Amino acid sequence: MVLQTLNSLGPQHGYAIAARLGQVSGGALQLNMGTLYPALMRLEQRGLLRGNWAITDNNRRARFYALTAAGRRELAKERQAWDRMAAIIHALLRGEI
Amino acid sequence: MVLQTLNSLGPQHGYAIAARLGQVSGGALQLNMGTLYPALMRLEQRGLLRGNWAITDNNRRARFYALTAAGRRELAKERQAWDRMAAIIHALLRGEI
DNA sequence: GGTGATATTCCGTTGGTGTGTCTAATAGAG
DNA sequence: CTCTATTAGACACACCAACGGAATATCACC
Repeated sequence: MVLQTLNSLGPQHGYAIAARLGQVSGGALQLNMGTLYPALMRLEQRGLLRGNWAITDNNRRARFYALTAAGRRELAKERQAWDRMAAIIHALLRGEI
Repeated sequence: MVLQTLNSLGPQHGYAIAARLGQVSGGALQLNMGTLYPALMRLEQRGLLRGNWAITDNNRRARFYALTAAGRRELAKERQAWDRMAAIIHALLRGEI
């Protein structure tokens, strides 16, 4: 979800990612800080994001994360994996399998 | 997934639940034993399942778990929750929101 | 100087992973 | 017929990953 948000919006800082995800999901995807920031660090560690300090439009320092090429590839893979798994679970819950 | 399996098939023992889930998902849902058995105990603890020792058709002792009424209600709730969440994530990954 | 935006860190809890072990039943070798 | 190997089935345990919640730090702005 983080990768997808950055893919849609371009580079964003953590606070904005959380706000965006909460907003577009009507509150269903509320990342709390203790979940989001370690996740961002793991993603950067894996080379899927790159973070840079910069100044926001309201003139505050914030760490902006951008997708790397590997991050875009990973996002595509995750999308596929999600689609496969969601289809299976959906069918299972419908009793179709 | 465990609740749904018991709902479809009636009372089953853990080994059969795992085999069934692995089979209907083409291997995508492989519960390993250290995941499944604690999960069954938690579900029983919460009153969603009831377990009884019985003899299988190949004459071995096994613990058969059956859905309780509360288990059926929980399954319905989980199905709804899944549908809502899956729709949101699907739309998110498509960039539709 | 208080408030809000943004980041970081800590710690407790939950739950999965992997592996090992126990028991009973059956199949197969001799 | 007896001994052994294998399988089905359940469970225990130690380790690890990730989440939740909250505290804290910094800085800009009104």
